[in-house]
Amino acid sequence: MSVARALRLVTGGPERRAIEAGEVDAVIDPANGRVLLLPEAKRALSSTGGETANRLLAALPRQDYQRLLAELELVALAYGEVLYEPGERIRHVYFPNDAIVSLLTVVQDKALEVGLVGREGMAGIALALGAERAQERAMVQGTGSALRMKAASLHEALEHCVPLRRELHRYAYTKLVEARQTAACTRFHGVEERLARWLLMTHDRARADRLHLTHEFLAYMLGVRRAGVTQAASALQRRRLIDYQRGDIRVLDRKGLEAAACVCYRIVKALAG
Amino acid sequence: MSVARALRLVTGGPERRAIEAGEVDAVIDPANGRVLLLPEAKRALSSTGGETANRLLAALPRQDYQRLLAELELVALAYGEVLYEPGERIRHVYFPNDAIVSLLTVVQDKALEVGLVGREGMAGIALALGAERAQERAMVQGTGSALRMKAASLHEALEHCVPLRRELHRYAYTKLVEARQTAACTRFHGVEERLARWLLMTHDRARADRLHLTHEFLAYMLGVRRAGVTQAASALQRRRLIDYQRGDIRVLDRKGLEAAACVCYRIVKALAG
DNA sequence: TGTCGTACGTCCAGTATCGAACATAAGCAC
DNA sequence: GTGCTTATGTTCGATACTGGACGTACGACA
Repeated sequence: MSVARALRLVTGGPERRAIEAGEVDAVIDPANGRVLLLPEAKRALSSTGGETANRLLAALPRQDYQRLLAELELVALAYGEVLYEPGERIRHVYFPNDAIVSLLTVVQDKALEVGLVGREGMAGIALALGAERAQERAMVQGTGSALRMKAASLHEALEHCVPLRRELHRYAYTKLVEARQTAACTRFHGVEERLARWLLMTHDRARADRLHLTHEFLAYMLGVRRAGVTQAASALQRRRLIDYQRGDIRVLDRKGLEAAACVCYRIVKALAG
Repeated sequence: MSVARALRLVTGGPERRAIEAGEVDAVIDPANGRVLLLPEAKRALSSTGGETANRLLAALPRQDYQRLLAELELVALAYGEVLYEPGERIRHVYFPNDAIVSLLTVVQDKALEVGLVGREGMAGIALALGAERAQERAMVQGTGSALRMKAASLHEALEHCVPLRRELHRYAYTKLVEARQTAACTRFHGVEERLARWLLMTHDRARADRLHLTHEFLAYMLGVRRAGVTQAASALQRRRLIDYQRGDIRVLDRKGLEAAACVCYRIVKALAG
């Protein structure tokens, strides 16, 4: 599958169209998942003392978080949106609330997902390690909101805020382990096991049991043919672990899915929580 | 191939036997590759103002390096030695001079190399990111010397020495990119291309064109069967890019090998140097 | 000098995935 | 509703690798 085709597909989602049609100022409230206008959402964020669903930010001492808040901007991320391309300078980092971002290593016209970022993390970790350009494509895989911060602000914050530094470095380590496990997983495990793992990882970061994902998109993430995903997905459906139709996948049986996934799911989960 | 077999094989090397037979105090002088007794080598290291072949250390301001030197211990690493196992607490970090260390993600009874550490880096990077246990097996792949430091000393140094912190975080990022590229490479590229890449990466970190590596060891690194490596290696030999016999591989044509390797070699090299 | 362990060469049938099609069906625009 | 686009189902032969096996030959050591 060509990248162009994959991009065209994923950028055609209804949310994207809605936002491009003029509701650009709408974001999703991290607290309850409801759509808000941006000014409303910002008020909500600062009035509550700045509660956020992002766990990296939530783990900071309140005082540190309050100081960061001035630099954080609430944004809506739409399915298919590309935050970084390989080689591009990173302008912002993103702390997802309920958005989900996939990190893809692109080789020739193929890609493989090598990292997943949800409310537990941050997209743009390269900045915290002293790099300034992205090496991977970062693509929004689940529509939702995120708090973003300019690169310069992050650098500033990293200098002064020790807890943030500690959190981000620890998080970078989990991304390293995730990438290494993914390498081995991709080598040794079959499409069906890998698909189950992937669905679980996404499910962990999603608000609901219903995921908006086509077989073609999944094939792009897993680095396999679309037909291969159809085979694996219909096997999981026959086992009543999932249910799907036209780009909507529902997780029916989490325990069963965990049993169907390879050990890699558990290993990464144990470290990264 | 079982891990036990692979370990038995690699730990049978002549260097290992020599060291276990009583020449334990011998290390290889980072400056010229000659064998020295430990006390000699230590004197050499401190008398020259502490020149070292390790590039991470060499990149530090002289004053910082001099301070670190007190905590650094020169050790010999022998082919097949295992520095860390998954789940183990990291006691020391290692800055190789001419030793080479492979990082392997172990899954069931298979393994895949997901990182390579030579004079450009450090084994035990997890410590610099706030973790205390290894997630991968670290196995010495090329006999040589390294400077090692206790975990506690590294933490101490990281607090006070900003250049060291910066270097190590930047290095951690290159390891992240390396792991992610390896994931994609392993997925999309054939054994022959991957073998060529692997030989180049090792060659970059070795002192000589002659590498001590059996097909079985390579198979373990690449996560494929030994027979698969034999096929790929003999293809490269037919093309006069390498030459080998009984565990000794010689690089004959570096340019040719680069052409035979996949783009992944160039990509990682461009970032990590 | 002969023996034995190790390294490499090669073959087999079996499996997973590939690339490329073509077919069916669901939803959206008009 | 009609027609178009998109999503999924399914097939084909081709390829790359698997697990397992057996043979050959080098070289260290008794």
